[in-house]
Amino acid sequence: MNFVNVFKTLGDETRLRLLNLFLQSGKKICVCEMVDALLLPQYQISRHLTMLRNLDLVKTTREGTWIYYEANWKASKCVSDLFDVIKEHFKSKYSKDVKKLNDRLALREGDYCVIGHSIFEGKKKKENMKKFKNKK
Amino acid sequence: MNFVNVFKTLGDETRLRLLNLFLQSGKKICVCEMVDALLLPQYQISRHLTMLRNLDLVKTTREGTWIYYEANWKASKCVSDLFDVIKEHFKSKYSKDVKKLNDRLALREGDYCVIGHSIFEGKKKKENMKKFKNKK
DNA sequence: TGTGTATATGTAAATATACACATATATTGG
DNA sequence: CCAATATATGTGTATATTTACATATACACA
Repeated sequence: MNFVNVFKTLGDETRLRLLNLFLQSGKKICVCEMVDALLLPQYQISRHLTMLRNLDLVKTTREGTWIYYEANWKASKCVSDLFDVIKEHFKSKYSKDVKKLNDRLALREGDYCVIGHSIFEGKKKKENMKKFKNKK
Repeated sequence: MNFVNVFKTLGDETRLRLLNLFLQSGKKICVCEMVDALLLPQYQISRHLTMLRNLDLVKTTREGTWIYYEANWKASKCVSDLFDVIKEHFKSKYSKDVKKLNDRLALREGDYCVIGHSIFEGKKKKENMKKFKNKK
């Protein structure tokens, strides 16, 4: 495992914000939930997640069409040490992201995501997105 | 202090090797000594050091013409936590650099550097450089 | 099998970063 | 002030990274 690449990969605000979501929430989060938490386009979130996954910093679980990401604490000793530092230091820094994530997670059913991201308009999604947007 | 920039700056092998010299040796090291430890051109070492200093990751002391660099452990809590992780993880990784540094530090007089880097040829330097190169 | 939708990716343009060369700045000693 | 030399920097070029748009892929469900 190449530490230089780990730093290079973490040297980007979007990727740090994503990682921070995983570290602060401790949960598995799907892509559409990240889109609404960070307010960035889906393809951007997806690209940055791919980079994090290529370095084994995050791992994924598929549930139907949804893919859940989470921090990979077992990657290695030094990575988990790094995670500790980042988690501690960003406790307050990106709190808005975490707040938006929590609003979004509140729309889950049985701890699973049931709506997509904001660029599509479905049936059940429509009303759920309305609830979400009211929370600003 | 911007953590993103810290990671971005550490995401470069030369800068990590430089920082590693400071962390492993715990000493103040001057530019010409780093040139001979990493075997990189002086202008490159200097540029990378400037970046580290701009982020307050290292601090300097001038002694005549020589400028000594060292890790700035007091920059902030999270930076020193980071330093701990890096120091631990690189204990063996860049050991050749540290070995070359130690060979070079052995040429000091009274714990001060007395010769420059390899691209100049001075008086006392000439014989010292010969000793150094014999150690390969 | 076809439609809807969550996620991923090819690619070109925009932007940032690293390198090499030359040269500048700063300090010491004569 | 001048010469020597340790360190820093201006600048053009090469290289890598990020972004945006469009489109592809994968899965669910009818």
